[in-house]
Amino acid sequence: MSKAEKTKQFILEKTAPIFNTKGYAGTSLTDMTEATGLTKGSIYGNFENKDEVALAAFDYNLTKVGKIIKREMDKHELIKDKLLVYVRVYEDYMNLDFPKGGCPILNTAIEADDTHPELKKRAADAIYNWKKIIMKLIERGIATGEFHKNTDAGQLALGMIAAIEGGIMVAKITGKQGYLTGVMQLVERMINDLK
Amino acid sequence: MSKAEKTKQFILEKTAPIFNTKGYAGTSLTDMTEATGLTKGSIYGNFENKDEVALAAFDYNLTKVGKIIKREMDKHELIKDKLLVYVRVYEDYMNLDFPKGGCPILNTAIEADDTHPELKKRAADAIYNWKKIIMKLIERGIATGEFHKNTDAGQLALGMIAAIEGGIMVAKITGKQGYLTGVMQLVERMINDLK
DNA sequence: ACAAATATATACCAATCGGTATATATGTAG
DNA sequence: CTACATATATACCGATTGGTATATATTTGT
Repeated sequence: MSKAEKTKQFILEKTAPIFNTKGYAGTSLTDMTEATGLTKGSIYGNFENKDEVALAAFDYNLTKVGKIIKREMDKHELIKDKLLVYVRVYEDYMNLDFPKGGCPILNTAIEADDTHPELKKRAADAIYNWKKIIMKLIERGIATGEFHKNTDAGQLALGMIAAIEGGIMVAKITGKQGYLTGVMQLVERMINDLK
Repeated sequence: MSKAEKTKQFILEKTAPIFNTKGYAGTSLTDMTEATGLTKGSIYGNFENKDEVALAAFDYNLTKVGKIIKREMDKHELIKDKLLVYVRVYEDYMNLDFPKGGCPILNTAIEADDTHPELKKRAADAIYNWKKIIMKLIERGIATGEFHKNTDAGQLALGMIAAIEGGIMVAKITGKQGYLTGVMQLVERMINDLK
């Protein structure tokens, strides 16, 4: 890893939490220089412009979530338990080293959908990918006989995603952790209803 | 209604959609003057500052949603049908005169939770209020015998809200209306399960 | 250790930001 | 119709925005 690569990673590490809390429009170059201790020239030596940092920061945050999910899933054998990882992780996201500011997909989706095509595409792709992962798990569960056949995997995947993201929003804005727990219990019931 | 009051309403009517699409940080005074055709001096003669416009714009958008919901609910007698209004309205929100940019609670909650205490409070209050309305409907349904007794009204209310908001986010970012329909079917099942 | 390449800092740019003092136009009450 | 109050426009402010040309350090391969 060259010095430049290391600096690039360092910049992302320091700025990704800011983009995820203040948003793209709300994060200034001054925020970035203050967070990193670097100067504008230094940052622009490693990134083309603010856009490129924002996109890379989104990827950084998304990867961070993905790694946590994967790590936890690998601890379980049953598909049901693997699906429940989403419940456990998001329910408890402030205790794990989850990206500061909450779910980057949610944050980016809401800000970028009407304003920033590139970020919008990335958020959409993240949803597609998440949906695909859940669907594959459900289908694998059906194949192994763990789940019964008549399940609309796509619909359930979207339902889980929607409930989780909506639950995060409600809990964050009210400050009531219990609200998230309640919603997560409903998601858990969805998963258990797979049989 | 004095001239000043009329102008104030006019400014809100024109700027509320902008705040709801571009967000608070993303909306500039220039956006406001262009949308209204008024000058800065004129806007600042009616509002103290940008903050005050943003807060009033949020209220404006929220009231707009509230009116649609109430209007549709009044068309039904059964509590179940009243609850289903949320499904029908949000499922079809682009066809009704819903605020441009999607659900103002969701948009405001995501942007403001880490950045703007006053907007945050308003979004949180909107959630509390929405939850209360759903809970009262459920409890009324239990009282009239329309729903069975063992129902956690609070949890279900939050589950509905979370699923609806999450569904909107997913549908908006992917552009797939069908995704929202699918999630709304799950919400409908939640409501039907009340018996 | 040295030269070439690369990374970082300095100092600047025009444009835009939110905001305001003041002048002018408009509405309103008597 | 007039006089006063209110609403709107003009012209400006300092601060901050994203971005860049250039000079200076610092890595890096040899």
